[in-house]
Amino acid sequence: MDLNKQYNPKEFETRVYNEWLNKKYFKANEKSRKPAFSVLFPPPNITDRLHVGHALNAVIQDILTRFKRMQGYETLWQPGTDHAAIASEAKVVSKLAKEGKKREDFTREEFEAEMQAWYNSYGNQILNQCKGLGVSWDWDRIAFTRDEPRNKAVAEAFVRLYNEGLIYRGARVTNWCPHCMTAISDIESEHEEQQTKLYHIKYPLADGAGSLTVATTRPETLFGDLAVAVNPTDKRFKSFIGKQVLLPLTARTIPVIADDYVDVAFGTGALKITPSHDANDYDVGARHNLGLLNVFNKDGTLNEQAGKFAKMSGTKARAAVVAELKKQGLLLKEEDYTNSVGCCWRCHTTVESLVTEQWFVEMRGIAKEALKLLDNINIYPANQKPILKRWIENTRDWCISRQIWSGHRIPVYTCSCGLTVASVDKPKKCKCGGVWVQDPDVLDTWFSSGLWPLTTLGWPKETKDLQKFAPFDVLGTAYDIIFYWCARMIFYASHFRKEVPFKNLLLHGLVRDAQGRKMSKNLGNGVDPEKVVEEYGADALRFALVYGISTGGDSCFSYDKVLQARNFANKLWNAARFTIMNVNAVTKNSPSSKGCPKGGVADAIGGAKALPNINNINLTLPDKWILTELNNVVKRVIALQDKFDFGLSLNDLYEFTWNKFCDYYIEFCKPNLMGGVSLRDAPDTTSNEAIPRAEDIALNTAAVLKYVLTQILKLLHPYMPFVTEEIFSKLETGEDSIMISGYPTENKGGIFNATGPSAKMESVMDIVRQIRNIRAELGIKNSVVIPYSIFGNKRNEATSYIEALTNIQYSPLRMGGGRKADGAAKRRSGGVSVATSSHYKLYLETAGLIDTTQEAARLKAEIAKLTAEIDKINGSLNNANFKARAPEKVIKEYEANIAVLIDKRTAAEESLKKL
RNA sequence: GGGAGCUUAGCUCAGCUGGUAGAGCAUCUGCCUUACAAGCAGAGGGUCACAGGUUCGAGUCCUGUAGCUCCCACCA
Repeated sequence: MDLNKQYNPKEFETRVYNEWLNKKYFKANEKSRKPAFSVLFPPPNITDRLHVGHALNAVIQDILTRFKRMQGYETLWQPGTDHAAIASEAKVVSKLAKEGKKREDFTREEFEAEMQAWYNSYGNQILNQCKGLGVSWDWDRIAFTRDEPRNKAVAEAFVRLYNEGLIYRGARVTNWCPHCMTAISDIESEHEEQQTKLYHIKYPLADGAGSLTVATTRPETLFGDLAVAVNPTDKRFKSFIGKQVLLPLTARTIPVIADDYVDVAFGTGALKITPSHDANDYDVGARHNLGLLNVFNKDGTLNEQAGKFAKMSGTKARAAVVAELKKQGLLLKEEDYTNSVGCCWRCHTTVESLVTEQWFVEMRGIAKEALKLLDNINIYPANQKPILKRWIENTRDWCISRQIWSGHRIPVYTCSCGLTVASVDKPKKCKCGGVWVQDPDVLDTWFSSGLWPLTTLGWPKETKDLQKFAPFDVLGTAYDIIFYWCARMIFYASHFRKEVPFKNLLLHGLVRDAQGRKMSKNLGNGVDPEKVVEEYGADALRFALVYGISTGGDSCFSYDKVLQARNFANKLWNAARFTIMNVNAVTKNSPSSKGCPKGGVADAIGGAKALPNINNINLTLPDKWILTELNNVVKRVIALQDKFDFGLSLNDLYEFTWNKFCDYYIEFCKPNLMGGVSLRDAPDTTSNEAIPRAEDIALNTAAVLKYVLTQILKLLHPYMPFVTEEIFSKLETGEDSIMISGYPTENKGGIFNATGPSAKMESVMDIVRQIRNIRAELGIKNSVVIPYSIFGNKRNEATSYIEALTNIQYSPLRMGGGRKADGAAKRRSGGVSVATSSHYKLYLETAGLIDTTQEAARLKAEIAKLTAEIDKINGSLNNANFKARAPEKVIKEYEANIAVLIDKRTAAEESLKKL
């Protein structure tokens, strides 16, 4: 079965995915005896289609899941989506606005239906986008934060906390978003630096005996002032304490009070106290029984307390108030000031501090429980842990009620008789016979997503799923929601199950555009993963997202990388073509017209031969080398993946596949497969090793080729699942799917750790590079045969290698052929160029083939380069301290290296002389 | 006001416990050579932000400086 010449992912990705689904390879069995490995997918907010940042998240987890599945774990990758209360409601509201409708035009039930339609549409799009990426989710377990089991569990969590006294309702200063028209929690209010002014305003004493000056950034709130506070130790204001001042622009007087909170050094030392619109002022007001006075409407405009300024927006009112104060001579000074202003993290509207009735979770005790268990979680990268810890230590009560319609309705019911209960289901008739009314507010979206690790496994029931898969082995998410989400999951799991929600928290970076900018709707630089998959294939996108990233670091998405990835897939594809054609040629006598010409060794074998066992065959030098290199890469890749360092691991695999397997091993295979002279490990004619027959070598080479390719496919499968599966299916391995085939393991056997042959191979490769370099620099065409001679203390071995490299049709040197010189005596004749290794020298008799001035220039440049390197090493070697203190191993290495360099320089100098 | 991170080739970034600087893209030179032109071979290009220090040896460890980025924070 041949492969097409070009890699074309469209031909197989969908088919391969459907096969995986049909064969139920993604299913997690909670009754399995195999050790469990569970990964929790952060449910994407159903606000819009996913971008490549989500794709990175999914890909990382798919890599991990596939890796562990192949290693024999019972893997669960738990998928789902999140209703994202405020954010998706805002989306629907703006969609309705485009149709000329408002939320108020709908009943709550009708609006819920609109929301449901949105969830259905975008939810499906999101799932399809993920499917296209190749996610190995257990699709039977798809969950939604607002499906029935989750609704029940969320209500249950609320009721339990309520009954434990950990949820309370009260009037507090909370962050109010005038655009979303709801309270938001502290972390949903983002701080943003703004250039503002600090206004100095005169508050005259009511008794006419002078005035106080207060400094404020928010003059428009003065209508809510209930006092002016000074520090009790501040001598300047001692006499003012207890007096009344006239509140500008109003007919009210307010007292001057003393409170430690006031900073003597800041502003004027006198602070206006507005308890309803500042959390600090609220505390001061509470200490002095000032009461509350709200001056804002819920849409952020001033209310009737502001007199003629009522109904103005905050910014308008500020300008108007300042102008009026100026007119009245009460504005003494304006100075520039940089202030950090709270903004709604969803809509970026400036947040207003308002006193409203809200529901809160009391966090102190829960945070303590979480801190106790925090050490049971490994965080990658580790430097995020103290940050998370500090946040948990300082967490304050959590405002969980929202004045919107979408989300989990707060499960608290109040009867007309005044009785209030929290209940998962609507309570049965009250004793008084009255009517239950449910609280109109909904829960913060993070209240339900924080429960995700529990609810997806069946909590509050103690299910088999929980027993098998909780806590999750890994939660992977972008670092930007560590407090919003990760911390909350830790709180809940600690409180409800006395356990961490996950053992490893894997934080990855954000995906930026090619210029390093954050992807955003405004810039229009967002990338839809489905589009990339459509054009280049899922494997290419996956590769491009992961290649070269470091744990926790941001990365840039660029089509350059996607192209590199697609090209790599094509390279792999063609390496597989080569392998399959040649394996078929020797085993089935089916040489194709390209790659396995008639008359080659395949024909001689006559086909139908089985490939020999890899452990027990005559291996040539390149075979031993590639097997050792493969083993090294397996070792490194497993170690890196166990640390979740997929970026480096993929780098390693790329390098091995392209630069070692394709560039060298396949090239060195060709002579073997064509029946040419092979590179044996012990080619010295004095060796006792029996010389294998050409057809045995061809069979052995095919066996190694197939083995190494198979291992590469397995190693790459987690990263590029589609192309590896497609190729694997054509390799006739006898296994159904690469997905469930065993992951490579480190091999301790001799042939996989043969450092001797590897060193020899390196030196052969060095010669190959040098000869190619000489050809390229001097413009000797590949078709031109270069006569050569060899001498050195391992002349025979060297001769054999060089012959193998040059004297055959499919030479890795791309040389047309070579001629062995008669012996050392003749080596100095004519103009020569030289390639050396530590054991032998190869003279290319280039007289007549090259321009001698050009060659002289080349040699001079090379000598200069070598001299610089030699001097550098000599600098160390001639240093007595270095000799005395550097480890023996390093000294030996330096000495060996300098010997080779000096050899090379001597040879180059000789050649130069002889020109 | 606290804290974290970044600064390496023209661009985007790797570089694990200190041992003679790497990749992809871009540039230049040759090649349609029988797996692959989505390819092959070769080349050029870096006082690793700056200044000190530790060390036989520093991109790597320490200190400081500058620039950029991010997070946290209830001083008007």
